[in-house]
Amino acid sequence: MTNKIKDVSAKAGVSPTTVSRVLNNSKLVNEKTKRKVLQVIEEMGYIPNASAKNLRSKKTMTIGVIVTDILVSYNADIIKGIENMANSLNYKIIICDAQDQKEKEIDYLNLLYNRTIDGMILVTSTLSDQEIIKIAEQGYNVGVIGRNIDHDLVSCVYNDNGKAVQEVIDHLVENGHKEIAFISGLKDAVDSYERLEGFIYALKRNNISFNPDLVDNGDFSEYGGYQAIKRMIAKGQSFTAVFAANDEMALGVYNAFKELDIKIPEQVAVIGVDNIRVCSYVSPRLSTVAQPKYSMGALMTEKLIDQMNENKYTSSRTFKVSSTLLIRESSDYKI
Amino acid sequence: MTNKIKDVSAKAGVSPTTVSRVLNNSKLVNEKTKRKVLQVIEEMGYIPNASAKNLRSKKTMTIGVIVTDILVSYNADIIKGIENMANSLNYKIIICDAQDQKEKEIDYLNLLYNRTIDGMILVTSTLSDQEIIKIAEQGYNVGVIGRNIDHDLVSCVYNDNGKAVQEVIDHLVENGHKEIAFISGLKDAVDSYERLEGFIYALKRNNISFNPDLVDNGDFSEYGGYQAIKRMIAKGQSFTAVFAANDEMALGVYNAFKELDIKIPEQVAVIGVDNIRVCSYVSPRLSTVAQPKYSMGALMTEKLIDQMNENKYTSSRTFKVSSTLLIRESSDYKI
DNA sequence: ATAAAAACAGAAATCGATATCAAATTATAA
DNA sequence: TTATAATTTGATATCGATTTCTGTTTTTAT
Repeated sequence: MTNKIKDVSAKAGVSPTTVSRVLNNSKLVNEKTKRKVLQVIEEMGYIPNASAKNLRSKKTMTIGVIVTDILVSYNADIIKGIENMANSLNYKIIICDAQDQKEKEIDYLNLLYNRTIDGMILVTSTLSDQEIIKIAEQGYNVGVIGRNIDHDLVSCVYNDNGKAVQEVIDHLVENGHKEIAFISGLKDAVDSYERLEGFIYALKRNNISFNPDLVDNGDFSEYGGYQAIKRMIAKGQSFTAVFAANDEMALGVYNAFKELDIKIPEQVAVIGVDNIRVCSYVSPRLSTVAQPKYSMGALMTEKLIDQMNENKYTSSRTFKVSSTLLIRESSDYKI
Repeated sequence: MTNKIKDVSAKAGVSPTTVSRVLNNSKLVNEKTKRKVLQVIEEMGYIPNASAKNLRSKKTMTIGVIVTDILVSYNADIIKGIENMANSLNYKIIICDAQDQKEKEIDYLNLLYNRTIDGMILVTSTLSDQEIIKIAEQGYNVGVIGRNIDHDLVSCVYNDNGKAVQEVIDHLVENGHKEIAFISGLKDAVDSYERLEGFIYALKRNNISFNPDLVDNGDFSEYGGYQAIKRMIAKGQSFTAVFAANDEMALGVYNAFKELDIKIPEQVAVIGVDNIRVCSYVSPRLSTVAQPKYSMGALMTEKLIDQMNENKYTSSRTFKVSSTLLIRESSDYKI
């Protein structure tokens, strides 16, 4: 039988209340009493039961994190940032791998409703803005990474996609490219849309007219990127650079060009987004847009916990972080 | 104010006990009553409070997972296996990133002691066998992945390192290699030791005498592997194949050879362990030993949960899984 | 028709902590 | 030396479910 607070209080000759106070660093207890109690706690090896504490205090010091897939390196980096920040603030995290199923994602939200967790972080969620807002409006603490939802109750940490795309296009144009293909991700992903918009805008800024035939969809997968290139070539489109909305697709692009015996970067430049590990190991090394994933996770966590504890007054709950263009061999060539 | 079980029972005209029975699928409730209660629950959108349930039932349906580093792909794969299996058995997982600090690892064990979790899975833990056994003997449920601890109370899922190493050496010998260098991981890691032992044994089986100068330590990191090769070459050792105890070090080996302008696999064969993603993207593609990481995580989880619920009688609690040698370009060459 | 067994339902205790409120003690001020 | 304030302590209610134990009703067997 493990010790309970009563056992401690009995042995220390004080009330459970006092023991509780000592445990929680209340200043409403005399220094001498405190020492005595601490000594007894030490002696008995007493450890307070978390469930009892959670029930009474209506907090679990736990936050949930829903990701589409733990293995996607973008998610893993973010999770690491979340975990480390949470840990440093004495929080724990429950990981929910939605396995790309919206249904599972919705299932996991139950952790919020049944008070297993104090708040939930959604990483590139498949839920709609409206769905997320509804959760927040019911009084639950939600944060979203990778998207900007315009609502007072939803904390967001997202990327300045526009600026990143701008940089990419400027860089390509600077290297002499005028026909730039764009491989977007899933049609309905917010990121895809934003990047496409940014793409069009960036072209305009460089006085290049937008050609819709140079845009295709690669659903964020390696094979999807491969297929997209194949389709464009089949349609007879010509281009000297490819900007893929993520690195996975860019790798698929590599495969396609290898098959077609088209040289990167001499004949075509390729740039991806995410800076996954493989980028630096493929040949030629892949230029990419790096997002501060770890920091995004950490920042989101910090802000969400602030929000949960209403610690600080924050006028805004959305935070835009910026990306960095990493120019590597795959695009570092003037045509 | 959210609804409590009392609210439901009042509205349904039954006792809280009955509602609880319905919630927990007890057969001690009449079909008609059950339907009525379910309807009220539905109407009120009642969701039982997890903390209360945990406290009373002395279970949290949560297991903890301590890893040295979430980002290491070996760990990430295992975590995915754990999460998915846990989820399918209605368990949740709390992820603990020990950031390679033993101190943190010990800290996280508190989740076990304060009953935040029902069991803990240690992935390549830095704790000693004795330390782990002690935890188990105190009545806590612990499982270990990547190591075999000989104790009734500790569940283990580990790799048949000996067999894997054997296969690697056989493969190399078959390709004409006689001077094989071995780069081990951290000196005190169990895996390293086992692999080294297996290495020596495998050489003997192939009638090759063991040369201690062809063994060096690379501490599992890319740069460590690089340094190890540099040291061997500096010492004037000659060899035609390198077996690194993990892929990271093998990548370092690649760097060293590139620098020295030594061709893989023509002049030297290289084989790693882990099958990280990069293996298939480097040039030449890296041969490696693949462990069924996802399955190991899933298996461990299944067994640990069995153990926690004393569901099944299991004569043994240790499970040895076997690896597969993936022969790729880096070693697929007869000298 | 009656005894025994099975099925169903609820009252009250309980899990183990914290919160609330009231009281006792000590310190300070007038 | 009181009156008052500040400090310290504890009794008790409470968080919200499940468990235990008891009682009632229904079914089955004889």
